[in-house]
Amino acid sequence: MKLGKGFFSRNAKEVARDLLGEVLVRKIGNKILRAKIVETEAYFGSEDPASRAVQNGDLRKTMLMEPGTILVYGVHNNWLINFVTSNEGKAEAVLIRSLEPLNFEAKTNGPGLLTKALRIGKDFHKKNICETSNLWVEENFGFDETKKGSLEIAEAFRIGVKKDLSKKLRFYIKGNKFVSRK
DNA sequence: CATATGATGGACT
DNA sequence: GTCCATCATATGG
Repeated sequence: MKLGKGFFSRNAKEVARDLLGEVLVRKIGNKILRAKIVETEAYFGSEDPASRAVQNGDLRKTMLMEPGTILVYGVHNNWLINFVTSNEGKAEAVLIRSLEPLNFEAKTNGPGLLTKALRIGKDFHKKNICETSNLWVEENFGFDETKKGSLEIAEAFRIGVKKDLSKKLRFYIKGNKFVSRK
């Protein structure tokens, strides 16, 4: 079962944490690639100096769109995939940083690597994860806090950002070997 | 059009 | 840990 918009229409920090353990599914032709989300980061709007929503471009506009909107943005020759969260009009998003491949082999332990492995590019930009037929998040834990409790989740400061907030906005599954670490 | 910047990755010490 | 290739994006002229 796919995760719906209700899942994404919450605070980015909550969504980032709850996305851990869920399964990202990518359909390419007749192949289905499934990968577990093991590392995420939350980004906010004007109050977040690391977020690109502090600038007044297309990225900010996209972050203001409805929950579940896919935001693909390029940096240093890589595509990074985000899901817009919270309600329409509030600039929040969750960056997918790392995946654990479940039925295929590929390097997915980094935000730029996983988009290459899943062949995610700008063509997904501004589409909605709840409505696309070749990319979605499969419910594994969903809103079930009890099941979610079986996961060991670690919090940390975000990676690679120039000016981070003094909050821990990076979440990953403790001990998972596919987590990118530096 | 010109230029600055960076939410990276890989090679190397 | 350091260095750097490389390009999407924002902004200024």
